[in-house]
Amino acid sequence: MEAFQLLSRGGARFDKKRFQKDVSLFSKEPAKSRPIERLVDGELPGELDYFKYAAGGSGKRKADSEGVAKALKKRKVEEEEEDQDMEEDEEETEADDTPSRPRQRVVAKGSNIPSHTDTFQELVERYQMSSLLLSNLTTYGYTQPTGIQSYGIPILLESRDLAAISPTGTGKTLSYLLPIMSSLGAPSSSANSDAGSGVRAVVVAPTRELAHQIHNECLKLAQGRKWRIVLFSKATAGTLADKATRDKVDIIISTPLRLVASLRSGGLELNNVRHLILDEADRMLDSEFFPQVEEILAACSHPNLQKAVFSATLPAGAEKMAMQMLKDPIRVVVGLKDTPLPLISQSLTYVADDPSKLPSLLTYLAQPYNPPVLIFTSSQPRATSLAQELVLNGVSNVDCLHAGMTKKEREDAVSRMRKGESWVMVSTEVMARGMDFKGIREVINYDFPTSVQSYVHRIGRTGRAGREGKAVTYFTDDDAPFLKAIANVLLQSGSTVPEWILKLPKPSKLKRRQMGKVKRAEIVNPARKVGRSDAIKKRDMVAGSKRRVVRETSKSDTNITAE
DNA sequence: AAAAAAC
Repeated sequence: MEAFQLLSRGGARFDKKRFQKDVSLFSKEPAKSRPIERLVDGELPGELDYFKYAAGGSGKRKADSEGVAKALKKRKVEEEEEDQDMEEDEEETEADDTPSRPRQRVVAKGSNIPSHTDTFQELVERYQMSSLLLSNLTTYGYTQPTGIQSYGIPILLESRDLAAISPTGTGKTLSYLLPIMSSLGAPSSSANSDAGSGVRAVVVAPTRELAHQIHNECLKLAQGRKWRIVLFSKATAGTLADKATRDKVDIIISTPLRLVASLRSGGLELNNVRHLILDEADRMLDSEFFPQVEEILAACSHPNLQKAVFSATLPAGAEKMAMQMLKDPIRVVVGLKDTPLPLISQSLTYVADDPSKLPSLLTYLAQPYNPPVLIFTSSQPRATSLAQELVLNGVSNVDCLHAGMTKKEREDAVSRMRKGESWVMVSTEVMARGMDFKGIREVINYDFPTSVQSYVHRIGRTGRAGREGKAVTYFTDDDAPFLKAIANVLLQSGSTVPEWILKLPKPSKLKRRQMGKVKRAEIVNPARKVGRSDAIKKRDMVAGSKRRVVRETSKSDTNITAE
C-alpha cells in the first residue's frame, strides 16, 4: 500500500507543463450567464422532448415513452396538489442567489412561516445576530444567502423545527451552523452564561470526513469567540469523560455511533442540548443508522429541543419519519426534490461489461481531462484495485479513499485532495455525501450507483456553489434493470438520454420475472434477450464510432437547465 | 434492492 502511494505520488512521469497546457486547453471559461430554460407547466423544452423520437418507432417504445411522460406529468401534478393542499401558510418565490447562479424555486410549507431574508445583515436587526458572526461571514466570502440559507436561517432562529431539502452544494451546512451559533449566545465558558451546563448543540453526520468538514466550517464562524466546538472522536471522548470539561463544550459534531458509544459508557449527557441537527437526513434515518439516532434523540431530553433535518434527497419513507420526529415542522424544498443541480452536465456511457470498464477509463484519462476527477466504485476492494490499476497504467497522482483505510490514511487522502495534489481520486460511497471539494470538475461513476439517492449525491460532489460540473456514469448489461431510474433523473435535471435506453423493459417487469412469478425458463431468458439485443446493437454502434455515446448525451445538455 | 458506513 505504501509502495502504491509512493508510486502514485511518483514524480518521474509527472509532467506538469504538459498537464497545465492540457488543462488550459480544456477548461473553458465558465459561462457568466448561462441560458436557462424554464419549465413551463405542461410543457417540455424542445431538447427534453425525446418523445418525438418515439413517434415513428414501435408501439412498445411509444408506450414506454408515454409512460415516462406520464410519470413526469404525474410528478408535476403531485407537487401542485401538494401545494394546494396547504391550508396553512405557504410561501413560494424565486430565490435569487448570486447573479451567476440559477434561480431556484423555493417552497416553504408549514404554520406561521417566518419570512425569508435576502441579506445576512438583516439577521443582525431581526434576530440580534452578533456582528462578529456577520463579519466572519464576510471574511469567508459569504456575501449573499443562497435559497436554503435565506429561508432556513430565519426559521431556525425563530426556534422552529425544520426539514430542509436543497440540492447538493447549495450551502446547507451554513444554514444550520449560523442559527445555532447565533442563538447559543455567549460561550458556556463565560461567566454570565445562563444557559445551564453541558453540551448545547449537536450535529450528526454519516461519515467522519463529513463531520470533520462541518467542524472546520464551524470553527470559521466561531472565530473571535471562545466557543468550545468539539469534533467527536476517540481522542475527545476521553477528555469529555471529565465533567468539568464536558460542561464547557458548546457544540458537538459527530458521527452517530461515536455519540452513542459515549452515551452508553456514561461519559456524555445530552440533557441540555437545545439544537439537534441531522445532516444527510435520509441516510441518518435509514435502517442502519436509525436505531442510533433514536438513542441520541432519547438522550436529548431538554423540553426546548429544536430539531432539524437537512438533505439533498429525502425519499417518501424517510420524509415521513422525519416529519414524525419533528414538532410542528416547516418543510423547505429548494428546486425539485431528489434532483441534481442543472449545472451538472450528465451523461451515460455504455461499457459492455465489467472488464471493459478499465480500458474505457484509461482511454478517457489518456486524453486531456479536467482534474481533479472523483471516481466512484461499488466496494472497497474495487476502489483499491482500480487505484492500483490506474497507477500501473501510468496515471499520475492517483489517490484512494474508503472506510477500510486507517483514520490517518483517510485524513491524508482528504488533505491531499484539498491541497489539489490528487488528480484522480478513487473512492466508495464514503465520499458520496456532503463532501465539499470545490475543485472537483468531474465525477465518474465507474460502478453504477445502487440508488437514485446515491446517484444524486455522488454527482453532487461536482457543480458546487454555482460552478459547472460534469458527471459520467458507466453502465453495463447487468445494470440494465436500474438504468431507467437513473435515466429519469438525468431527464428531470435537464440532461438528455439516448433514446434507446427507453426501450429497455421496465425494471418492475424485469424484477417480477426474475423473482419467478412466471416460469423461469420461459421468462427470464426472453427478458434477458430483450436487454441484451438492445445492448448488442448499441455495442456495434459504439464500436463503429467509439465516442458517440458520450457525445450524444453530453453535447446537447450544455445549454439546457431545468428546475 | 444492496453495499457501505458507523465503533
